[in-house]
Amino acid sequence: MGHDQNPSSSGLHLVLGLSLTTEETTTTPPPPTMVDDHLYLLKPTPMKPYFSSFTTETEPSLTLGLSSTESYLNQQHVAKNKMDGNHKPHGEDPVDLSSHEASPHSVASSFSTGRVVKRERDPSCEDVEAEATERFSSRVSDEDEDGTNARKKLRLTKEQSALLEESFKQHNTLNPKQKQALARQLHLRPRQVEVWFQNRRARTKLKQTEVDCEFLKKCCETLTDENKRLKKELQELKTLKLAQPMYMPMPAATLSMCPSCDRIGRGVSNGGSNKSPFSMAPKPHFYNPFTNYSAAC
DNA sequence: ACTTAACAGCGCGTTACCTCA
DNA sequence: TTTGAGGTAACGCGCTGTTAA
Repeated sequence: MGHDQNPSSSGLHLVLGLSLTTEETTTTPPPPTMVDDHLYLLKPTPMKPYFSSFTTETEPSLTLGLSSTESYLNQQHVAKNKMDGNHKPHGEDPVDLSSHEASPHSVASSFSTGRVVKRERDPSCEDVEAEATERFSSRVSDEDEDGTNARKKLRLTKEQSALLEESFKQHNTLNPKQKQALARQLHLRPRQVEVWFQNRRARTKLKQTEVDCEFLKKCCETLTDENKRLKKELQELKTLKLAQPMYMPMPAATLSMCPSCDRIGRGVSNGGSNKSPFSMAPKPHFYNPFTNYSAAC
């Protein structure tokens, strides 16, 4: 599973089946409690709303506050509404990430944890917008205004999960542009997209590890059985040798040992031209448990 | 050319929240 | 209604590669 980093696949071909109508924005936002099975309890934070414009939809102005948690949850709230069809066009979104770009450092400075303060890299970079948003959203812990950590858990909607999965199939890592685009499309923070991909890669690896483990177990069982069989065969040979002292000894390595066809000492002698109870392999034929059975079988 | 600090991105282990049986 | 297990979003840390001073 190599990383698909070729330029031809750098663009996302993802479509969300959502209607972006402004009239739907008049839907009254649910109270900050359990909205449905995708949004969870919002810790009551009556003070310092992060974006005052959240409740005044016609006022796109921003008011910076300290409650990152509420900001985050408001984003989820809006995201949820959007995924359900209750959303505005991009520019009118009161918590649209682009709205933060005017002063990302101001926003970032309101967080007390995380590696927030980042050095400006390349101002001429074409992806300054993404960089700014990324700085805002990356490595930021959710904290209440009182400084206590209040981790809230987002539940991605089916649409969001499907889109992320689809994107993951195309490339299991994202460059900043792809991350930004996906985040916009999903109405998530780039950090959330990044985390999702990290966890997804981890799950993929874990799953593969489990598969490998099962495979190795089977190999171990096969080898154990083979070992038993060979020991038994060796015992039989020794017995045979004792019974027939004049029997010509034969190097064990010259015996074919493929367990898939179980032809050792059999089959060939039945109707075959070889009168010996054992066949003489032209060259040693060892069974490799990590590959398929030999084509010779 | 070399060093070093700052940073981004990732993997990994873990925590915490949430759902469901 | 409670509870424990499982799933997973999010976090923290360390490592590595890149970039600029």
